[in-house]
Amino acid sequence: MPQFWLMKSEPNCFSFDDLLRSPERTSPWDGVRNYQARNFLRDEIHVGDGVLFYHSNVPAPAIVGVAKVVRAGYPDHTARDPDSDHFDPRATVDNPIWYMVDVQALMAFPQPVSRETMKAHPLLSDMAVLKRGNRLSVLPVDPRHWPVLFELGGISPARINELLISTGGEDDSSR
DNA sequence: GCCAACGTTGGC
DNA sequence: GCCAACGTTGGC
Repeated sequence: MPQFWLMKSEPNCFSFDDLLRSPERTSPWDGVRNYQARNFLRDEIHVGDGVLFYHSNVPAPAIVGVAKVVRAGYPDHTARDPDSDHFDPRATVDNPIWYMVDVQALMAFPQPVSRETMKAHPLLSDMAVLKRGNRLSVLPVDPRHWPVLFELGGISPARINELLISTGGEDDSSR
């Protein structure tokens, strides 16, 4: 059973549009430097899982699109790059410490689901991402929240399913 | 820009 | 192992 994960990104740094414009609409989700999130990336996130792309640290934080995991956890090589902002001198080939997955954009939500909307919605107000002080950049999303988020975002759950199942090459899955 | 909440570091 | 200090996140 595929799971859905919420992944946060500051759009000034890497936006959903940036992912859509990436080669094959795919990019590594690198730079995560938190052990709990690392454990998700390394151990629990699987190919075929869904990703809800959340824009954080902006005037109106929101889930703006859907992506899927196309490569499971592997060492985040930026940890070994002294020129990277996410360099960690402790990381080695044998002990990479930090991991990443590859994600592929499926489509933008026709109607982004704002943090404000989620907070006000009776079925969504207990989402982990809304909890005060929450700083995890990779979070599992409760299955009972999925269809609500999809409908609010303007994509039917059935369509999401199609997008997740499709091979995701140069086909029409983003149109 | 402010600041609360959190994770990490390091002295002891 | 405790815990104060610090740096970062991220909503507002």
